[in-house]
Amino acid sequence: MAATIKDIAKKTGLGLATISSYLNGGNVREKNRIKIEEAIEELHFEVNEVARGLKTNKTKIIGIIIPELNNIFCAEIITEVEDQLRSQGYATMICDCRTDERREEEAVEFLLHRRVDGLIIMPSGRQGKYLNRFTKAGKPVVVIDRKLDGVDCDSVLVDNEGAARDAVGRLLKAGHRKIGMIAGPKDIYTAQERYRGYCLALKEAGIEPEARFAAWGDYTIEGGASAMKELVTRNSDMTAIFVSNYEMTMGAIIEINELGIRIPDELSFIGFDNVEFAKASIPKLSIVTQPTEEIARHVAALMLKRLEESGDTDGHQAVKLKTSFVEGKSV
Amino acid sequence: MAATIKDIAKKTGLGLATISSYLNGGNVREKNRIKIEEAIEELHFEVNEVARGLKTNKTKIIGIIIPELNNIFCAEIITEVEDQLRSQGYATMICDCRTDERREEEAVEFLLHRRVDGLIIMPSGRQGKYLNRFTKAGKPVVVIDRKLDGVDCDSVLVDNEGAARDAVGRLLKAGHRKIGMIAGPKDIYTAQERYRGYCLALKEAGIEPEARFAAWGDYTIEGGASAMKELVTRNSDMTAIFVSNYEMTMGAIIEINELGIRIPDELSFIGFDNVEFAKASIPKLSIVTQPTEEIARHVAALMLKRLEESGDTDGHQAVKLKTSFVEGKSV
DNA sequence: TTGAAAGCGCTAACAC
DNA sequence: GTGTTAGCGCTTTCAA
Repeated sequence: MAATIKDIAKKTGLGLATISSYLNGGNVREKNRIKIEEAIEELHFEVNEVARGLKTNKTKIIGIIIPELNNIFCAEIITEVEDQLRSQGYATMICDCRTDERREEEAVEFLLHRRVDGLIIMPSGRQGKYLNRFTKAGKPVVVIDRKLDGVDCDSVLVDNEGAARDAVGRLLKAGHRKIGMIAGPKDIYTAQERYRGYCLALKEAGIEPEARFAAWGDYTIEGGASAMKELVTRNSDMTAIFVSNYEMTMGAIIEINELGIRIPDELSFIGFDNVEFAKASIPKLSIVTQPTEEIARHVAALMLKRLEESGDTDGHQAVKLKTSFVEGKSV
Repeated sequence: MAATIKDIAKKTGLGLATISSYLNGGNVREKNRIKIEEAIEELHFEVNEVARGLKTNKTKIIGIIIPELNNIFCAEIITEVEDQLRSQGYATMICDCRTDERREEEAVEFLLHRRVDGLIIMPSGRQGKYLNRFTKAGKPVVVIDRKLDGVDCDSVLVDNEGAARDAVGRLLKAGHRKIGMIAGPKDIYTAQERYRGYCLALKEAGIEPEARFAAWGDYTIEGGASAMKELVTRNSDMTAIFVSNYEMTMGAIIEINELGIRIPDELSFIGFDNVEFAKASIPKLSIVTQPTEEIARHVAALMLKRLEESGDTDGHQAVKLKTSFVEGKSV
C-alpha cells in the first residue's frame, strides 16, 4: 500500500527523525531536503494523519452538531465554518440530528469516540450537561445561536429579542395594532427571545399582548402554514403578522397563497431570513436577516483560538451579533 | 486522560487480547464479561477509534465532496447520506468546494491524507482523473449526479434529459411554440442533458431549436435572474420558459417579479426542484423535482456495499433515477 | 477462552 | 542536523 516514512528513510538512507522533522517544517540540510523530496515524489508518499493523530493525541477534526443541515440558516453557517477550518488544516465531521435531542446525545458520544479536537454545536434543547464530557477532556466547545444551561463554553448568539422588537416596531409605526406572531417552539431559546421582543415592542406602544395573536409553530414549513391558518381563522381583525424563522415564513406564505389573502392590502407581513426568497415573493417581503457569515467567522475564530490555547480556560466569551432588516413591499 | 484497554486489563487482571475480543464482539467468559463491563463503567473507558483506525487501516470515515452545501439539492442528499452512513457507524467528512475544480482536487488530497475509507463526490468538472488515486488504493468512489470521464466508479444519476423533455413537452401541449430555456453551465453534465431534453422535445414537435431562446446561466440565483432578463429582452415573442435548476428558478422569479411580468398570463413557467418554493410562489409554480432522498439512499447503499466487498471490483453500477413533475398554476 | 508479543505510521526525547 | 529508540492505543497472530 501507501509508502510510509520508513520507506522514505530507507530510500534516502536518512533516519526517521530527519524525515519527520522535514515533514513538520524543521531544519534539514539542503542536500537531504532534496533527497527527501525526490523520494516522496517517487514513492507517492503521503503523511498518514491517522498515525500522526494517534501519536499527538490530536485528530485535527472538529465535530459539528446541527439540528438540520437541510435548513438554510444552518447550511450557510456550516459552509463558512467548514471553509475557515479547513483552510487551517482542520477537517469537520458533521452530524445532522434532525432536531432530536436523543440523536444529539448520540452524536456527542460518536464524536467523542472519534476523538475530535473540538465541538461546534447548535443544540436543540436547553440542557447541555452531556457536553461536559467534552469540556472535562479539555476540548473546546462553541455553541451557536443558543444559550445552554450548565456548560462551560463560548457562544455566538444573535440579538433575537432586538430583532423581533425592531420588526414589530415597524409594523406598529405603520399603524398596525392587531399584530400576530408566529413564534417558534416554546422550549427553544431563540424562539423565546423573539417572542419576548414581540411582546416588548407591543408594550412599548401601550398594547398588551394577547394570547390569541400568538401561534407557536415548530420552525418547519408545515408548522408555519398551520400556525398561519390558525391565526387567520381565530383573528379576523388581525392586520399584520410577524413570522420568526425562515421555514415558517415560507410556510406562512404558502398558506396565505392558499387562502387567497392579499399582501399587504389585507395583511402586512414581516418574515425572517433568506433574502432571496423574500425577493422572489410577490410582493417582495420585508424580512429580518441574520448575519450568517459573520456568525460563522466568529465561531471558527473562537474555535481556532481555543484550540491554540490548549487548556488555559480564561473566561468564556459570548458574542452577540446584530440582525439586519431588509425592506420589501409587504408592510 | 481517557482510559485505555490497558487500564481495563490492569483493573480486571485480564489480558489485552481478552478486552479487545470483548470489544469486538468475541467470546468472553461470562464472569470476565461482567468484570470488564464494570471496569469500563468505572473508568469511563471509550474505544479510541483513531488507534483502531491505525491498526486496521480503516478509519470508518467517508469523504464527501460537494459543489455547494448551501444548495438545497446538495443539502437534501447529504443529510440523508450522512444519516444512513452514521447509522452504520461511518462518520462523514464533508468538503464544500464552492463549485471550484481546484478546490475539489485539494479536497481529494485532503481526504486522502485523512485516510477516508471511501469517497462520495458530486464533481464540478467532467474530468475525474484525480480520483484515480482513490480507486487505485482500492477505495470505493461513488459519483452523484454527474458522469465522469476516465474513472472507475459507481454513479447515481437522474434522467435529466427525460425530465427536460417531459417539461418542455407539457409547454408544447399547452400550445406554446416560442419556448425559452435557462440552461446551466455548458461544461456541466446535468446542464447538457437538460438542454438536450429541451431540444429533443422541440424537435419532436417539429420545431427547430433557436439559439436566441436559450440562455446559459451558471446554476446560481444571480445567473438565473440575468439569464431571465436576457431572454425577455431578446425575445418579445417568447410565451413560455423552462428553467433548469432550483437556484436559477428562484433567480428567474425574482427577475420576473422585478420586471412586472405576470405568470402565466404573459409567460408560462416551469421551474426545477424545491416543491416548497414552488408552492410559496404566486401563482404556484409547476416544477420538475428530483428524488433527492432516493438518490441519497442509493448512494449510501452503494458505498456500504463496496465497503463490504473490499476489493472485488465486479463491474461498476450506474443507477439512473426518474424525476417527477409537480403541477402548479404557472402554465 | 485467554495471554504475550509484535506492530500499524508517526512523533519526540535524547544522544551523538 | 541527524539517528536511535520508545511508545501512542489498538488488533491480531500464535501458543498455551
